Amino acid sequence: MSPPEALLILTDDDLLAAHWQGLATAPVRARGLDGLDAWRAAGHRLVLVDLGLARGGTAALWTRPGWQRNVAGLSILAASSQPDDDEGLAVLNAGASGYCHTHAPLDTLRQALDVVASGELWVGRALLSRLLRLVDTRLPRRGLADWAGPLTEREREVAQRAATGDSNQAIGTALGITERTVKAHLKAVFEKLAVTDRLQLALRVHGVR
Amino acid sequence: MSPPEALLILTDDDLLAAHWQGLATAPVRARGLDGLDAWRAAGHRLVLVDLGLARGGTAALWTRPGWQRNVAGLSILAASSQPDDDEGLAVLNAGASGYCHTHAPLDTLRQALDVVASGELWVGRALLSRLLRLVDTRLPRRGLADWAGPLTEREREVAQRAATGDSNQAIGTALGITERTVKAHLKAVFEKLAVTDRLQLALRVHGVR
DNA sequence: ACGCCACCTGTCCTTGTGGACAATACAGTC
DNA sequence: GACTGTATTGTCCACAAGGACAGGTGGCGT
Repeated sequence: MSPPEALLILTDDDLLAAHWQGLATAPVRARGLDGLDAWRAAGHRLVLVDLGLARGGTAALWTRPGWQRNVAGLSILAASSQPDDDEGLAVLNAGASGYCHTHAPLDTLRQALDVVASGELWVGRALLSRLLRLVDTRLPRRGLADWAGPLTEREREVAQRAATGDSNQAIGTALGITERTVKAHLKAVFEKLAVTDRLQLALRVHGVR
Repeated sequence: MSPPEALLILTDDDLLAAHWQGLATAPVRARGLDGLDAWRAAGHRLVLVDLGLARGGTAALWTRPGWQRNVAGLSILAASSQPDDDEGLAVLNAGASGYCHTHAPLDTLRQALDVVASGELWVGRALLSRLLRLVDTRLPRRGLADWAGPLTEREREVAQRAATGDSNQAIGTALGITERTVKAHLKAVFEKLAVTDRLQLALRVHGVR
Protein backbone atom coordinates (compact mmCIF):
# COMPACT_ATOMS: atom_id res chain seq x y z
CA MET A 1 0.00 0.00 0.00
CA SER A 2 2.70 2.45 0.94
CA PRO A 3 6.04 2.47 -0.84
CA PRO A 4 8.70 1.19 1.54
CA GLU A 5 10.32 4.17 3.14
CA ALA A 6 13.85 4.47 4.45
CA LEU A 7 13.92 3.77 8.16
CA LEU A 8 16.30 4.93 10.84
CA ILE A 9 16.42 2.89 14.00
CA LEU A 10 17.80 4.56 17.05
CA THR A 11 18.93 2.38 19.91
CA ASP A 12 21.88 1.48 22.09
CA ASP A 13 20.68 -2.08 22.44
CA ASP A 14 22.37 -4.41 19.95
CA LEU A 15 19.88 -7.20 20.46
CA LEU A 16 17.02 -4.84 19.84
CA ALA A 17 18.75 -3.48 16.74
CA ALA A 18 19.07 -7.02 15.41
CA HIS A 19 15.41 -7.69 16.11
CA TRP A 20 14.41 -4.53 14.27
CA GLN A 21 16.53 -5.32 11.23
CA GLY A 22 13.64 -7.21 9.76
CA LEU A 23 11.39 -4.18 9.73
CA ALA A 24 12.60 -2.69 6.46
CA THR A 25 14.73 -3.61 3.51
CA ALA A 26 17.78 -1.78 4.78
CA PRO A 27 17.22 0.08 8.01
CA VAL A 28 19.96 2.44 9.11
CA ARG A 29 21.18 2.18 12.66
CA ALA A 30 22.28 5.06 14.88
CA ARG A 31 22.91 5.31 18.59
CA GLY A 32 22.30 8.90 19.63
CA LEU A 33 20.11 11.88 18.93
CA ASP A 34 22.84 13.21 16.65
CA GLY A 35 21.77 10.71 14.05
CA LEU A 36 18.48 12.54 13.57
CA ASP A 37 20.04 15.60 12.00
CA ALA A 38 21.94 13.60 9.42
CA TRP A 39 18.82 11.57 8.68
CA ARG A 40 16.75 14.64 7.95
CA ALA A 41 19.58 16.18 5.99
CA ALA A 42 19.54 13.07 3.81
CA GLY A 43 15.90 13.76 3.00
CA HIS A 44 14.38 11.02 5.16
CA ARG A 45 11.64 11.25 7.74
CA LEU A 46 10.86 7.91 9.27
CA VAL A 47 12.44 7.02 12.60
CA LEU A 48 11.95 4.28 15.15
CA VAL A 49 13.47 5.29 18.45
CA ASP A 50 14.08 3.18 21.51
CA LEU A 51 13.22 5.18 24.60
CA GLY A 52 15.59 2.91 26.49
CA LEU A 53 18.25 5.28 25.20
CA ALA A 54 17.49 7.40 28.20
CA ARG A 55 17.56 4.61 30.74
CA GLY A 56 21.26 5.10 31.29
CA GLY A 57 21.01 8.85 31.72
CA THR A 58 19.21 11.00 34.23
CA ALA A 59 16.81 12.85 31.96
CA ALA A 60 14.07 11.32 29.87
CA LEU A 61 15.03 11.18 26.22
CA TRP A 62 12.38 13.60 24.99
CA THR A 63 13.29 16.20 27.56
CA ARG A 64 16.90 16.39 26.43
CA PRO A 65 18.11 19.58 24.80
CA GLY A 66 18.47 18.06 21.35
CA TRP A 67 15.06 16.46 21.17
CA GLN A 68 12.69 19.31 20.41
CA ARG A 69 14.95 20.64 17.72
CA ASN A 70 15.58 17.24 16.21
CA VAL A 71 12.06 15.88 15.94
CA ALA A 72 10.81 18.74 13.80
CA GLY A 73 9.84 17.46 10.37
CA LEU A 74 10.37 13.82 11.27
CA SER A 75 7.82 11.05 11.73
CA ILE A 76 8.84 9.35 14.91
CA LEU A 77 7.62 6.10 16.37
CA ALA A 78 8.74 5.84 19.96
CA ALA A 79 9.13 2.41 21.52
CA SER A 80 9.47 1.53 25.16
CA SER A 81 10.40 -1.79 26.72
CA GLN A 82 8.01 -1.04 29.53
CA PRO A 83 5.19 0.99 28.03
CA ASP A 84 3.58 3.33 30.46
CA ASP A 85 0.67 5.64 29.88
CA ASP A 86 2.35 8.66 31.32
CA GLU A 87 5.46 8.10 29.28
CA GLY A 88 3.29 7.73 26.20
CA LEU A 89 1.51 10.97 26.85
CA ALA A 90 4.79 12.73 27.37
CA VAL A 91 6.44 11.58 24.15
CA LEU A 92 3.35 12.27 22.07
CA ASN A 93 3.20 15.72 23.56
CA ALA A 94 6.86 16.09 22.72
CA GLY A 95 6.26 15.55 19.04
CA ALA A 96 6.38 11.81 18.50
CA SER A 97 3.80 10.34 16.13
CA GLY A 98 3.42 7.02 17.82
CA TYR A 99 4.14 5.00 20.92
CA CYS A 100 4.46 1.22 21.17
CA HIS A 101 6.29 -1.69 22.75
CA THR A 102 9.88 -2.28 21.71
CA HIS A 103 9.30 -6.00 21.27
CA ALA A 104 5.90 -5.86 19.68
CA PRO A 105 5.45 -8.34 16.82
CA LEU A 106 7.29 -7.17 13.71
CA ASP A 107 4.01 -7.15 11.81
CA THR A 108 2.57 -4.74 14.30
CA LEU A 109 5.65 -2.58 14.23
CA ARG A 110 5.58 -2.50 10.43
CA GLN A 111 1.97 -1.43 10.49
CA ALA A 112 2.71 1.23 13.04
CA LEU A 113 5.57 2.51 10.92
CA ASP A 114 3.31 2.56 7.87
CA VAL A 115 0.78 4.61 9.74
CA VAL A 116 3.34 7.01 11.13
CA ALA A 117 5.02 7.33 7.74
CA SER A 118 1.71 8.36 6.20
CA GLY A 119 1.50 11.26 8.60
CA GLU A 120 -1.01 9.73 10.93
CA LEU A 121 -0.66 8.79 14.57
CA TRP A 122 -0.29 5.42 16.22
CA VAL A 123 -1.64 5.09 19.72
CA GLY A 124 -2.12 1.89 21.60
CA ARG A 125 -5.46 0.76 22.86
CA ALA A 126 -4.58 1.08 26.52
CA LEU A 127 -3.19 4.58 26.14
CA LEU A 128 -6.12 5.83 24.14
CA SER A 129 -8.54 4.25 26.55
CA ARG A 130 -6.90 6.14 29.31
CA LEU A 131 -7.05 9.36 27.32
CA LEU A 132 -10.74 8.86 26.75
CA ARG A 133 -11.28 8.12 30.39
CA LEU A 134 -9.42 11.23 31.43
CA VAL A 135 -11.39 13.35 29.03
CA ASP A 136 -14.57 11.71 30.15
CA THR A 137 -14.05 12.53 33.79
CA ARG A 138 -13.17 15.97 32.65
CA LEU A 139 -16.38 16.43 30.76
CA PRO A 140 -18.26 17.55 33.88
CA ARG A 141 -16.49 20.74 32.97
CA ARG A 142 -19.55 21.13 30.88
CA GLY A 143 -20.46 23.11 33.96
CA LEU A 144 -18.04 25.48 32.36
CA ALA A 145 -20.65 26.27 29.76
CA ASP A 146 -23.10 26.28 32.60
CA TRP A 147 -21.72 28.85 35.00
CA ALA A 148 -22.24 31.54 32.41
CA GLY A 149 -25.87 30.66 32.08
CA PRO A 150 -27.68 33.74 33.36
CA LEU A 151 -24.86 36.12 32.46
CA THR A 152 -24.92 38.62 29.63
CA GLU A 153 -22.19 38.58 27.01
CA ARG A 154 -20.29 41.40 28.62
CA GLU A 155 -20.57 39.95 32.07
CA ARG A 156 -19.15 36.71 30.76
CA GLU A 157 -16.10 38.47 29.35
CA VAL A 158 -15.47 40.33 32.58
CA ALA A 159 -16.04 37.24 34.72
CA GLN A 160 -13.71 35.17 32.57
CA ARG A 161 -10.90 37.67 33.01
CA ALA A 162 -11.52 38.23 36.71
CA ALA A 163 -11.45 34.48 37.23
CA THR A 164 -7.95 34.24 35.82
CA GLY A 165 -6.56 36.90 38.11
CA ASP A 166 -6.87 40.10 36.12
CA SER A 167 -7.43 43.27 38.17
CA ASN A 168 -10.46 45.43 37.55
CA GLN A 169 -8.19 48.05 36.05
CA ALA A 170 -6.60 45.53 33.70
CA ILE A 171 -9.97 44.18 32.64
CA GLY A 172 -11.21 47.68 31.95
CA THR A 173 -8.19 48.50 29.83
CA ALA A 174 -8.49 45.23 27.95
CA LEU A 175 -12.15 45.79 27.16
CA GLY A 176 -11.84 49.52 26.59
CA ILE A 177 -14.10 50.50 29.47
CA THR A 178 -13.69 52.16 32.86
CA GLU A 179 -12.70 50.31 35.98
CA ARG A 180 -15.96 51.52 37.45
CA THR A 181 -17.88 49.73 34.72
CA VAL A 182 -15.97 46.56 35.36
CA LYS A 183 -17.03 46.76 38.97
CA ALA A 184 -20.63 47.23 37.91
CA HIS A 185 -20.48 44.13 35.71
CA LEU A 186 -18.77 42.12 38.41
CA LYS A 187 -21.36 43.16 40.95
CA ALA A 188 -24.03 41.76 38.65
CA VAL A 189 -21.98 38.60 38.14
CA PHE A 190 -21.57 38.08 41.88
CA GLU A 191 -25.29 38.41 42.39
CA LYS A 192 -26.28 36.11 39.55
CA LEU A 193 -23.80 33.42 40.50
CA ALA A 194 -24.43 33.87 44.21
CA VAL A 195 -20.78 34.40 45.12
CA THR A 196 -19.26 37.13 47.24
CA ASP A 197 -15.90 37.83 45.65
CA ARG A 198 -13.70 37.14 42.63
CA LEU A 199 -11.97 34.20 44.26
CA GLN A 200 -15.23 32.31 44.69
CA LEU A 201 -15.99 33.30 41.13
CA ALA A 202 -12.69 31.84 39.97
CA LEU A 203 -13.36 28.57 41.76
CA ARG A 204 -16.78 28.38 40.18
CA VAL A 205 -15.57 29.22 36.71
CA HIS A 206 -12.79 26.66 36.91
CA GLY A 207 -15.05 24.00 38.24
CA VAL A 208 -13.65 23.74 41.74
CA ARG A 209 -16.13 23.14 44.47
CA MET B 1 0.88 -8.13 6.15
CA SER B 2 -2.71 -8.75 7.16
CA PRO B 3 -4.86 -11.19 5.24
CA PRO B 4 -7.62 -9.29 3.48
CA GLU B 5 -10.59 -9.41 5.79
CA ALA B 6 -14.25 -9.36 4.88
CA LEU B 7 -15.62 -5.83 5.12
CA LEU B 8 -19.12 -4.62 5.80
CA ILE B 9 -19.93 -1.12 4.74
CA LEU B 10 -22.86 0.53 6.36
CA THR B 11 -24.36 3.57 4.66
CA ASP B 12 -27.53 4.97 3.16
CA ASP B 13 -25.59 6.99 0.64
CA ASP B 14 -25.34 5.17 -2.72
CA LEU B 15 -22.57 7.41 -4.00
CA LEU B 16 -20.55 6.79 -0.89
CA ALA B 17 -21.17 3.05 -1.16
CA ALA B 18 -19.85 3.13 -4.71
CA HIS B 19 -16.79 5.06 -3.58
CA TRP B 20 -16.09 2.54 -0.87
CA GLN B 21 -16.45 -0.48 -3.19
CA GLY B 22 -12.78 -0.19 -3.98
CA LEU B 23 -11.74 -0.73 -0.39
CA ALA B 24 -11.85 -4.49 -0.39
CA THR B 25 -12.24 -7.38 -2.78
CA ALA B 26 -15.92 -7.86 -2.14
CA PRO B 27 -17.30 -5.53 0.49
CA VAL B 28 -20.81 -6.26 1.66
CA ARG B 29 -23.24 -3.40 1.77
CA ALA B 30 -25.93 -2.83 4.36
CA ARG B 31 -28.10 0.13 5.21
CA GLY B 32 -29.06 -0.13 8.85
CA LEU B 33 -27.78 -1.24 12.20
CA ASP B 34 -29.59 -4.53 11.69
CA GLY B 35 -26.83 -5.55 9.32
CA LEU B 36 -24.37 -5.74 12.18
CA ASP B 37 -25.99 -8.74 13.84
CA ALA B 38 -25.97 -10.78 10.66
CA TRP B 39 -22.36 -9.76 10.04
CA ARG B 40 -21.20 -10.99 13.40
CA ALA B 41 -23.30 -14.11 13.09
CA ALA B 42 -21.43 -14.84 9.86
CA GLY B 43 -18.16 -14.76 11.80
CA HIS B 44 -16.94 -11.39 10.55
CA ARG B 45 -15.70 -8.41 12.53
CA LEU B 46 -14.66 -5.55 10.30
CA VAL B 47 -17.13 -2.74 9.67
CA LEU B 48 -16.95 0.67 8.09
CA VAL B 49 -19.92 2.73 9.14
CA ASP B 50 -21.09 6.05 7.77
CA LEU B 51 -22.20 8.26 10.62
CA GLY B 52 -24.33 10.09 8.08
CA LEU B 53 -26.82 7.30 8.76
CA ALA B 54 -27.98 9.37 11.66
CA ARG B 55 -28.32 12.63 9.75
CA GLY B 56 -31.88 11.82 8.85
CA GLY B 57 -32.93 11.03 12.38
CA THR B 58 -32.86 13.00 15.56
CA ALA B 59 -30.50 10.92 17.62
CA ALA B 60 -26.83 10.36 16.87
CA LEU B 61 -26.16 6.90 15.48
CA TRP B 62 -24.11 5.70 18.41
CA THR B 63 -26.73 6.70 20.94
CA ARG B 64 -29.42 4.60 19.30
CA PRO B 65 -30.75 1.60 21.20
CA GLY B 66 -29.18 -0.96 18.89
CA TRP B 67 -25.68 0.47 18.89
CA GLN B 68 -24.18 -0.61 22.17
CA ARG B 69 -25.45 -4.13 21.74
CA ASN B 70 -24.35 -4.36 18.15
CA VAL B 71 -20.80 -3.08 18.36
CA ALA B 72 -19.70 -5.67 20.88
CA GLY B 73 -17.06 -7.91 19.36
CA LEU B 74 -16.80 -5.91 16.15
CA SER B 75 -14.00 -3.72 14.88
CA ILE B 76 -15.68 -0.57 13.76
CA LEU B 77 -14.25 2.30 11.78
CA ALA B 78 -16.63 5.24 11.96
CA ALA B 79 -16.59 7.80 9.19
CA SER B 80 -18.11 11.24 9.15
CA SER B 81 -18.59 13.60 6.24
CA GLN B 82 -17.90 16.46 8.61
CA PRO B 83 -15.45 15.20 11.17
CA ASP B 84 -15.72 16.91 14.47
CA ASP B 85 -13.66 16.37 17.59
CA ASP B 86 -16.63 15.98 19.88
CA GLU B 87 -18.29 13.50 17.58
CA GLY B 88 -15.05 11.57 17.42
CA LEU B 89 -14.74 11.41 21.17
CA ALA B 90 -18.31 10.25 21.44
CA VAL B 91 -18.06 7.39 18.94
CA LEU B 92 -14.75 6.17 20.35
CA ASN B 93 -16.27 6.20 23.79
CA ALA B 94 -19.19 4.28 22.37
CA GLY B 95 -16.97 1.45 21.25
CA ALA B 96 -15.75 2.36 17.79
CA SER B 97 -12.12 1.57 17.03
CA GLY B 98 -11.50 4.44 14.67
CA TYR B 99 -12.81 7.73 13.38
CA CYS B 100 -12.08 9.29 9.99
CA HIS B 101 -13.45 11.26 7.08
CA THR B 102 -15.95 9.53 4.80
CA HIS B 103 -14.16 10.72 1.69
CA ALA B 104 -10.61 10.24 2.84
CA PRO B 105 -8.31 8.80 0.15
CA LEU B 106 -8.94 5.10 -0.35
CA ASP B 107 -5.35 4.36 0.59
CA THR B 108 -5.83 6.06 3.90
CA LEU B 109 -9.11 4.27 4.50
CA ARG B 110 -7.51 0.93 3.66
CA GLN B 111 -4.74 1.63 6.11
CA ALA B 112 -7.22 2.65 8.76
CA LEU B 113 -9.19 -0.54 8.18
CA ASP B 114 -6.00 -2.60 8.43
CA VAL B 115 -5.19 -0.99 11.74
CA VAL B 116 -8.68 -1.43 13.10
CA ALA B 117 -8.84 -5.01 11.87
CA SER B 118 -5.65 -5.80 13.76
CA GLY B 119 -7.30 -4.73 16.96
CA GLU B 120 -5.63 -1.37 17.25
CA LEU B 121 -7.16 2.08 17.15
CA TRP B 122 -7.19 4.71 14.45
CA VAL B 123 -7.40 8.29 15.58
CA GLY B 124 -6.83 11.33 13.43
CA ARG B 125 -4.13 13.81 14.17
CA ALA B 126 -6.49 16.64 15.02
CA LEU B 127 -8.55 14.56 17.39
CA LEU B 128 -5.57 13.15 19.21
CA SER B 129 -4.02 16.59 19.48
CA ARG B 130 -7.14 17.76 21.14
CA LEU B 131 -7.13 14.80 23.47
CA LEU B 132 -3.57 15.52 24.43
CA ARG B 133 -4.37 19.13 25.02
CA LEU B 134 -7.32 18.27 27.22
CA VAL B 135 -5.28 15.81 29.20
CA ASP B 136 -2.37 18.17 29.39
CA THR B 137 -4.35 20.89 31.05
CA ARG B 138 -5.66 18.24 33.38
CA LEU B 139 -2.38 16.62 34.31
CA PRO B 140 -1.14 19.59 36.33
CA ARG B 141 -3.69 18.27 38.78
CA ARG B 142 -0.88 16.08 39.92
CA GLY B 143 0.86 19.34 40.68
CA LEU B 144 -1.61 19.23 43.51
CA ALA B 145 0.91 17.19 45.41
CA ASP B 146 3.58 19.45 44.02
CA TRP B 147 2.53 23.00 44.81
CA ALA B 148 3.17 22.47 48.48
CA GLY B 149 6.71 21.40 47.86
CA PRO B 150 8.79 24.15 49.44
CA LEU B 151 6.14 25.11 51.98
CA THR B 152 6.25 24.37 55.68
CA GLU B 153 3.40 22.56 57.38
CA ARG B 154 1.84 25.72 58.70
CA GLU B 155 2.15 27.52 55.42
CA ARG B 156 0.41 24.62 53.72
CA GLU B 157 -2.54 24.84 56.07
CA VAL B 158 -2.89 28.55 55.56
CA ALA B 159 -2.46 28.30 51.79
CA GLN B 160 -5.04 25.53 51.57
CA ARG B 161 -7.62 27.64 53.35
CA ALA B 162 -6.80 30.83 51.50
CA ALA B 163 -7.12 28.95 48.22
CA THR B 164 -10.68 27.99 49.02
CA GLY B 165 -11.75 31.51 49.74
CA ASP B 166 -11.30 31.91 53.46
CA SER B 167 -10.43 35.41 54.67
CA ASN B 168 -7.29 36.00 56.67
CA GLN B 169 -9.43 36.60 59.73
CA ALA B 170 -11.30 33.32 59.24
CA ILE B 171 -8.09 31.40 58.72
CA GLY B 172 -6.64 32.91 61.86
CA THR B 173 -9.67 31.97 63.91
CA ALA B 174 -9.69 28.45 62.49
CA LEU B 175 -6.03 27.92 63.32
CA GLY B 176 -6.14 29.77 66.61
CA ILE B 177 -3.69 32.47 65.55
CA THR B 178 -3.84 36.17 64.78
CA GLU B 179 -4.82 37.55 61.41
CA ARG B 180 -1.41 39.18 61.36
CA THR B 181 0.28 35.80 61.59
CA VAL B 182 -1.82 34.50 58.76
CA LYS B 183 -0.59 37.38 56.65
CA ALA B 184 2.97 36.54 57.55
CA HIS B 185 2.52 32.94 56.46
CA LEU B 186 0.78 33.96 53.28
CA LYS B 187 3.54 36.37 52.46
CA ALA B 188 6.00 33.50 52.66
CA VAL B 189 3.71 31.33 50.55
CA PHE B 190 3.41 33.98 47.86
CA GLU B 191 7.16 34.29 47.66
CA LYS B 192 7.86 30.57 47.57
CA LEU B 193 5.23 29.88 44.94
CA ALA B 194 6.05 33.02 42.99
CA VAL B 195 2.50 34.35 42.98
CA THR B 196 1.27 37.82 43.85
CA ASP B 197 -2.09 37.25 45.48
CA ARG B 198 -4.44 34.63 46.86
CA LEU B 199 -6.35 34.25 43.61
CA GLN B 200 -3.23 33.18 41.76
CA LEU B 201 -2.52 30.92 44.70
CA ALA B 202 -5.96 29.38 44.38
CA LEU B 203 -5.47 28.73 40.67
CA ARG B 204 -2.14 27.09 41.40
CA VAL B 205 -3.44 24.97 44.25
CA HIS B 206 -6.40 23.78 42.23
CA GLY B 207 -4.30 22.99 39.21
CA VAL B 208 -5.59 25.59 36.81
CA ARG B 209 -3.12 26.40 34.03
C1' DA C 1 -44.46 56.46 23.40
C1' DC C 2 -43.44 53.70 27.20
C1' DG C 3 -41.06 50.21 29.65
C1' DC C 4 -37.39 46.85 29.95
C1' DC C 5 -32.75 45.70 29.66
C1' DA C 6 -27.88 45.82 28.50
C1' DC C 7 -24.30 48.79 28.84
C1' DC C 8 -21.73 52.48 30.57
C1' DT C 9 -20.03 56.03 34.15
C1' DG C 10 -19.64 58.92 38.38
C1' DT C 11 -18.71 59.73 43.74
C1' DC C 12 -18.33 58.22 48.49
C1' DC C 13 -17.15 54.91 51.78
C1' DT C 14 -15.69 50.55 54.36
C1' DT C 15 -12.96 46.75 54.43
C1' DG C 16 -9.65 43.24 53.09
C1' DT C 17 -5.26 42.68 51.33
C1' DG C 18 -0.39 42.84 50.70
C1' DG C 19 3.98 44.94 51.80
C1' DA C 20 7.66 47.29 54.83
C1' DC C 21 10.00 47.26 59.14
C1' DA C 22 10.67 45.14 63.57
C1' DA C 23 10.48 42.01 67.38
C1' DT C 24 9.95 37.61 70.54
C1' DA C 25 10.00 32.58 71.38
C1' DC C 26 11.35 27.92 70.53
C1' DA C 27 13.36 24.07 68.07
C1' DG C 28 17.23 21.60 66.17
C1' DT C 29 22.11 21.88 64.34
C1' DC C 30 27.15 22.83 64.07
C1' DG D 1 26.91 28.87 72.85
C1' DA D 2 26.16 30.68 68.19
C1' DC D 3 23.33 29.89 64.32
C1' DT D 4 19.39 28.83 61.53
C1' DG D 5 14.63 27.97 60.56
C1' DT D 6 9.85 28.13 61.99
C1' DA D 7 6.07 30.29 64.24
C1' DT D 8 4.26 34.10 66.21
C1' DT D 9 2.73 39.12 66.78
C1' DG D 10 3.02 44.19 66.42
C1' DT D 11 2.38 48.98 63.83
C1' DC D 12 1.94 51.82 59.77
C1' DC D 13 0.70 52.33 55.15
C1' DA D 14 -0.97 52.24 50.10
C1' DC D 15 -4.21 50.26 47.32
C1' DA D 16 -7.63 47.21 45.25
C1' DA D 17 -12.09 45.49 45.97
C1' DG D 18 -16.81 45.56 46.83
C1' DG D 19 -21.12 47.92 48.18
C1' DA D 20 -24.38 51.98 48.20
C1' DC D 21 -26.53 55.54 45.67
C1' DA D 22 -27.35 57.95 41.42
C1' DG D 23 -27.34 58.54 37.24
C1' DG D 24 -26.76 58.47 31.41
C1' DT D 25 -27.34 56.04 26.71
C1' DG D 26 -29.27 53.01 23.09
C1' DG D 27 -31.81 48.93 21.34
C1' DC D 28 -36.10 46.29 21.25
C1' DG D 29 -40.75 44.80 21.82
C1' DT D 30 -45.75 45.91 23.16
